[in-house]
Amino acid sequence: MRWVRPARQQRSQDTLDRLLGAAEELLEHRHFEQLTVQELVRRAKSSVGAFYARFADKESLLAAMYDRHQQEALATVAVMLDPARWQGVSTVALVKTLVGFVCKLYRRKRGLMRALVLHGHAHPDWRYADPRFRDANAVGRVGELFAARSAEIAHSDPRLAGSLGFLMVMATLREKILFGESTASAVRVDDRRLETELVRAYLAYLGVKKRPGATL
Amino acid sequence: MRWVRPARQQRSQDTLDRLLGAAEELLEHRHFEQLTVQELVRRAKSSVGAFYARFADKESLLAAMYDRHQQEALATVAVMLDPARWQGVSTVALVKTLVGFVCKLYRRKRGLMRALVLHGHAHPDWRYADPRFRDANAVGRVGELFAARSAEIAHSDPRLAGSLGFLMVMATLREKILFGESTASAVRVDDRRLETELVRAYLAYLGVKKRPGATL
DNA sequence: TGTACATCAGTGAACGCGCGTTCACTGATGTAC
DNA sequence: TGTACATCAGTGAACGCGCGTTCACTGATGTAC
Repeated sequence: MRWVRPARQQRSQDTLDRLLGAAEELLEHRHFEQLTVQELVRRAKSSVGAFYARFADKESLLAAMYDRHQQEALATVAVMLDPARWQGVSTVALVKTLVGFVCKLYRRKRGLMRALVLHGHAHPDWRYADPRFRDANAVGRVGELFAARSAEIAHSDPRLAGSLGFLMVMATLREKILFGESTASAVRVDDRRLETELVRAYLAYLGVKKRPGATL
Repeated sequence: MRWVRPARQQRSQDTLDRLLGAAEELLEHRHFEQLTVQELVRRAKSSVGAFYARFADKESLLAAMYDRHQQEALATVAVMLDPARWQGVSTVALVKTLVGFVCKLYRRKRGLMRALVLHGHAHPDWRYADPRFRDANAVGRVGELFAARSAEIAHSDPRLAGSLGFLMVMATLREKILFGESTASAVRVDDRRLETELVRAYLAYLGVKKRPGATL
């Protein structure tokens, strides 16, 4: 991690972990700018000085959290979007898996994701957690997966439709899952139904022929 | 407007207009919290005192901008979503109009919309510009429009699909138009194409039979 | 038509609060001999 | 195995900056007679 001065003793590594953990907990209920360093260190049972011994400034905390999340995310995405993995798998199953993946990610890491999206929107020039880095590859590579399946897809530009469809899915899940309290509360659907409907919409947009008997 | 002390003289009405105008201009390039009162009054060729003679606090400014926008928006939406208006109009045309409407709104009022969405997401408890007020009715009423067209729609729950589809369209347009610099820049489509694709996706999700020769 | 007074409107320096950041200090851990 | 010293880690009061808000004052507009 570039954003934290590395710990030399186990003791300070623990402190660092507690700080990152406390931050993640706090982001569940407030966004990054609402979080004060005082509050953070109190919750982490640490101190202001200990915080600044690790982090250059408050922003670095978010960058570090992003990095930590990014490491596992990158690995997952690499496996997930590897074309080889999807050889011989039905497009319906592919779509179900993709939608399910984003759904689960957003639900599991709700606070962090919300903070990153919000901070990215509020500061488009933020280099570190710039969603471009997060989304760009994923969205592009999803397009590739569909480009290789033009035979099954009615849309004339499967790559575009694959990418844009994925973006639509992500955008909707952000509204509903990440910011559901504030926006979009008008459409009442539970999470399972939402997932089903998004799969349906994605498939319909791509123009995938629904073969009867196609299961996950 | 509940948020501003009414002007008694034309002079102060002008000042108020300049303040609101300057605010809208500034929101084109920064979000609400980045905007300082000093900067605002400088641009509006007014003064801090004049600002506080009208507004109770800084927040009231956003509420007032919201109200001002809301007044014309409500009127438009009332006309737009009146079921009577859509009697005998094809579902394809309805979808095209809806998508086009949101597209145009977001492009024309980009800064204000971005500020409202962002502020709403950052402060879910904000009562005045709570997107619930903005979206709820619209999204619900869009659902009604499609509920009345079940004959043309393959989806088993046209009301839900109509609402959710509309939400998907809005969510995607927010990502691309309002926050395009920061997110979603991976999918390169120009605005016209984006609109076409969204119409296509919306129709496909609803399951509208594409009758050849159906024009706007 | 003019004069006196009240209210409205505008000005900008100064205030004060919140919060990120610093820093002088104490204690813990590692290392050299 | 013990002692001296260096570095790491932690503490929290104090600092300082940015920015929203106040307020004492000046000027403009309206009203009464």
